[in-house]
Order: sequence, then C-alpha cells, then structure tokens
Amino acid sequence: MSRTGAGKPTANIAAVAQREESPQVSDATLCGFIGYHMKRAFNVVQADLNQTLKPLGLRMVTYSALVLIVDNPGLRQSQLAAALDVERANLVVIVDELERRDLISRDRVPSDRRAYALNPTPAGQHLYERALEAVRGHEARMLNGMEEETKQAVIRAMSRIRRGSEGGSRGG
Amino acid sequence: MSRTGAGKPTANIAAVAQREESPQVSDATLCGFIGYHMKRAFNVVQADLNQTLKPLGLRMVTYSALVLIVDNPGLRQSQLAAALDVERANLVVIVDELERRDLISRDRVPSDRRAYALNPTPAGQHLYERALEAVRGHEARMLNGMEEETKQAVIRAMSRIRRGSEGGSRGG
DNA sequence: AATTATTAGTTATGAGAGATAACAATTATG
DNA sequence: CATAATTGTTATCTCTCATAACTAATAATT
Repeated sequence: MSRTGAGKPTANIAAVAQREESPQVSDATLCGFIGYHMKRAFNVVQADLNQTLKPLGLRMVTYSALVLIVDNPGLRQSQLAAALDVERANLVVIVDELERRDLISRDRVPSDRRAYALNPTPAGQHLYERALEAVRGHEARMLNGMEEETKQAVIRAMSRIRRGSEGGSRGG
Repeated sequence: MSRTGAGKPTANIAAVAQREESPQVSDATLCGFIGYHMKRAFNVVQADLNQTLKPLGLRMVTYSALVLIVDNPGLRQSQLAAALDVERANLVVIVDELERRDLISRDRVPSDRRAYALNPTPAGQHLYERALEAVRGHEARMLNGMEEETKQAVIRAMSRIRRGSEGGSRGG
C-alpha cells in the first residue's frame, strides 16, 4: 500500500504530451471491411428508430410485427415468426404485447383450431399509419437527402448480400 | 435454423386453399425502408462472421478489439471502449478474455499508473493476421463478386448515415 | 501539503433479447 | 385407434449491454 511518499510528479509535461500524442484511435483496417461500415451505420439507424418508435410505445420488433399483420391480415404466428426471423417461442411475448394493447386480435382459424389468425384492430390500423409516418420521417433524417439512385443501389446491394445466403439455387 | 417444411399439402380442400392463398408473407411495406434491408443484410453478415471467427476462438467484439489493439499498440482501455462504442465496464471482460489467452498484455503506463496500455503479444499478432485473412474470405463470400464501384458506393452511403448522427454543429 | 474533484479500471447487479427443450392441444397419417 | 407432426405456449438458460458503486491514481484547488 504505502510506497515511500516520495512520488513527486515531475511527469506533468510528459502526461500532457502523451495525451496529445494519441487523441484518436485508428480503425483503418476495420474500415476496409464493408461489414464494419454496415454495423456502425446500423447502430445509428437502430438507435434513432427506437427513439422514433418510443413515443408510440413500439420497439423495432413490435413495429415490424404490426406492419406485417396489417399488410397480411389473418396470418398465423408461425408465419409471422418466420417472416420476422425469430423463434415461435419468442414471438409469443411480442404478440402478447400487441394483443394486450388491443392493436391486434388472436382469432381462431376454423379450419385449424391449433392456429391463431392475427388481425389488426382499428386501433392497430391507426397506430400502423402513425408509425409508418414516423418511420418515414426517421428514414428521411437518416438518409438526409441521399440521391434516390444511391438509395436504390444500397437496397440492391443489401438484397444481394441477403440472398447470397439463401440456398444455392439461382433465382430471378 | 428455420425449416419451413413444404411437405404434402394433401389435406382437406379448405386447408389447401388457405395455404395457397397466403403461402408467403408480404413485406412490401417494410421493403420500402432502407433500414429494413440493412437489418436483414446485417443479420446475414453477422451470422456468417461469427461462424467464420468461431474456429479462431473469437467473437465479433473480441476480433474488433484485437484488430484495434494491433493497429494502435499501447492504447488504453478507455480509448478502446470509446472506439468500440461499448462501456468501459463491459470492455473489462473483453480485455480479460484476450489477456487470458495471451493475445494481448496489460502494461502499466509509467506516466499514469491508473491506466493500462494494451499491446499485442506475438500470439496476438499472429491470430490477428489469421483472423484478417479469414474475415477477408468472409467478406468475399458475402459480396460474392460485387463490383468495386458498388462496394464503394455502399461504404460512402453507410459513412454518410453514420456521420449524420455525429453532431451537426461543426463548421468544417 | 491537504482537501477535493476527476479519471482509469474494476466489480456486482439487473434488464433485455435470443435460443432451446419440454409441454398440451390439435391435426395428419397409418 | 396409435403414432407422428404441427401450433402455440411455458420455462429455462445464455449472452449482451447498461448502470451504479467501488478502489486506486492523478489533477485541481485551497
């Protein structure tokens, strides 16, 4: 503990010099990878999107679920889970949340009484539209006047990356 | 992980009709947003990258940390935490992991005995090069012959999205 | 020099998302 | 009817991340 109390800081100048010597960290190597840029950019998008959705009481995943239910009324939880790429077990709490807020309803399917058909309520439809408007604003903020051509090029590139992992058969 | 068994749809007519009525879920609305494409594509990239790094005993974050330490020898944990955008508290376990495997060393900074200077060991340097090679292969697999011009356009777009959130009050 | 404030690293704890296994109810198959 | 497969559910476990409190050392102030 008590080292001889002679520790006199004659290294004041050295400390200052060192602080100015390495003020920033180089990420040049990582910047060579497109995945690094995707992660950093997506972090920003995700944070802003969650802030955008918070006033509506939605998270990214509940928002996506609501949109898919409105766009595909009557779909089943297993279909929604597959579309969202989450396990059915984890989807239960998501659907619970939407149902508890009366944004959607679980309706039994007559032809298969195991399954629930998910349908939006009027409140869900209304929130869907409000959320879509908010997310459009969020996207405009993120892209900030990016040229349409650039946007489309990014979408094509992302789709290509995504498709590259979906089996080996070439599709259109 | 997600097996959708098409199987034998030889059931009663109602079930077949319904199954053919909505065989797939439309995500057309979400596809209008670039953030949706970014998320889906990044999920694919992240999964493949983790698989790529697993044989090396690395995860995305430990890989990134190792690269930054090799590229910036002597940097401190707080600098690394800022560069990785994680809390200092959470960085401790990451650095612990790298140190335990003798990939890096915590060296005391003479001018500031609170801080540790992070430096790669020869083993760390070696793994760095192996990891970089593996990740280059991973990227080539993900991009799959994408034109260099397209890649650069994506990187510019991602950088622009990321920069858009970094305080706008700079007059540079 | 002594006191106070700030900084670097650490520990402990809890929230959150995600994966997995086991289960009941229903349907399909033999 | 017996068996298998599917749908939704519950419980559990892991992993990541955020927060607060703490120790040690430095900086700033008196």
